Amino acid sequence: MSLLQSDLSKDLERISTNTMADLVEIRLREYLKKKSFLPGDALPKEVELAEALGVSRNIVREALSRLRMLGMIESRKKRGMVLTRPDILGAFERVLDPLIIDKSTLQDIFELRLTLEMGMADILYIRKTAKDIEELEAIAKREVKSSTSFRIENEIEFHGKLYAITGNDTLKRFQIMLLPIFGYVTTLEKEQVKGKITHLDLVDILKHGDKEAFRNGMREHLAPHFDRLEKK
Amino acid sequence: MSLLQSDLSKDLERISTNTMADLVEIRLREYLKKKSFLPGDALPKEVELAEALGVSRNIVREALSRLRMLGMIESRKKRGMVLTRPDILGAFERVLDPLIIDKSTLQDIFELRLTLEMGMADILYIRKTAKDIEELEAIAKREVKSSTSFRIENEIEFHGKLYAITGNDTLKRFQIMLLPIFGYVTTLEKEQVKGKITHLDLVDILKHGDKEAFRNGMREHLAPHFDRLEKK
DNA sequence: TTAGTACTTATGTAGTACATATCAAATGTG
DNA sequence: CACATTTGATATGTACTACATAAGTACTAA
Repeated sequence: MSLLQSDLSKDLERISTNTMADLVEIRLREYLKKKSFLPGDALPKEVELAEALGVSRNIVREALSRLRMLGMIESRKKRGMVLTRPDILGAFERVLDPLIIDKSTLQDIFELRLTLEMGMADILYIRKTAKDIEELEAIAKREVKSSTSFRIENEIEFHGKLYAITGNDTLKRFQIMLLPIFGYVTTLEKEQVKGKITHLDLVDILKHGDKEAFRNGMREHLAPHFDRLEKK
Repeated sequence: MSLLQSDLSKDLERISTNTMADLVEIRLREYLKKKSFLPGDALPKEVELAEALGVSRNIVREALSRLRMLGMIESRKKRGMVLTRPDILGAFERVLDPLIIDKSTLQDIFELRLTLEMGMADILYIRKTAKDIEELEAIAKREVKSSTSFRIENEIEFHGKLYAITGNDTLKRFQIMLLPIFGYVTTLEKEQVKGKITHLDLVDILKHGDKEAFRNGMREHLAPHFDRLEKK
């Protein structure tokens, strides 16, 4: 119900609240796209943009400030503004805060994580190297010895290493981004949930088993989480 | 070399280029977090914020403009600004443009998609309903009849429906967001690549097969893409 | 040629003024 | 007394001006 209401209000805003800064932001995006600027290219000056668009410099600055935040442009004192390679996840990270995100989204994101880890087997097997496995094993072994108070850190370290092995930067950063949420969900659990398959088992599968075996192993490892999903 | 240089300059900026708007943005974030505002709560007025922070209203507005773009706050003429449920993916969408994203990130995101679709089997089997399968089958059948020129649309429709079945809004919106890239990568392909498993086959598995069968089926369906990965 | 200085310029910040939409109270009418 | 209308107050949206600051650029002197 609240979902419907929020959707409605969102739709209503779409038409009404078109602030100038929004429009200018869009126009600037189109401009950058059309002109197919290359990273490092200089943009027109703020005053020129303001004149061309017929708005005050303030407005232009608001729009530029947004693009700057997203990492799409950088600006230096005299040199003007230059287009940079946009930082895709940079913006994403900023909104992602367990304290601000509502509970259902939190749940969504947790499921996203499960999906990613279930699906990474193939790429993992394409990219993994002997050195990777070695490092992963070291992490898993360290974990057995250390006390239980560090289990979240270990958990993060192990799964983080898996993301790293994929060699996919975006994926890896995605995981880093999800860390706070990862921790948050873990603390929600009354007691430590453990699958039958441990981290060491997973390492062993990576060493001697095939993709299918790894997928099944990961499924078992994450089983407690999936069980919780099914109960809902 | 140029990479090193850009890294260096980035590090150097980290300390130097702390514009006031950046600082205010951070401060506002902390403020919102600390006060643990609930969605719908009203924020202090712009002038008050400006006075409290000791900066001009312009700066405050720049920072607020960013948060507004990210969907963290909404502001109406007289009522003031209110904290809203942040639109996690809204910001993300804005940076995500195939024309601006560099090629390696594009590749990363494509792999992200493969990972997601390989990993969604479990959640799919938890959430799927008879109605879902029915609709999915309708899509797959329609596709067989229609001409090949619509294959991208069909592809998107079918896989989109899969995301929808997961019941995970974030996941679904994620897919919508990836659509342009989806299309972009597809057009890169010289000729239509087809796995041995068709969409109809997948529907059949969803009807009568188990999770493992579906995972394997999806793997086969996406096989041409994975093959391309292995060749790299 | 090179080092150093002064000038120019574009962004960063501050402050003022007014437009506009909206809430709220006051007023008028049945 | 209740309800509709008007009026005023207020917070955001936009514009404009002014100056600070950093960073190129050109010019001068050793």
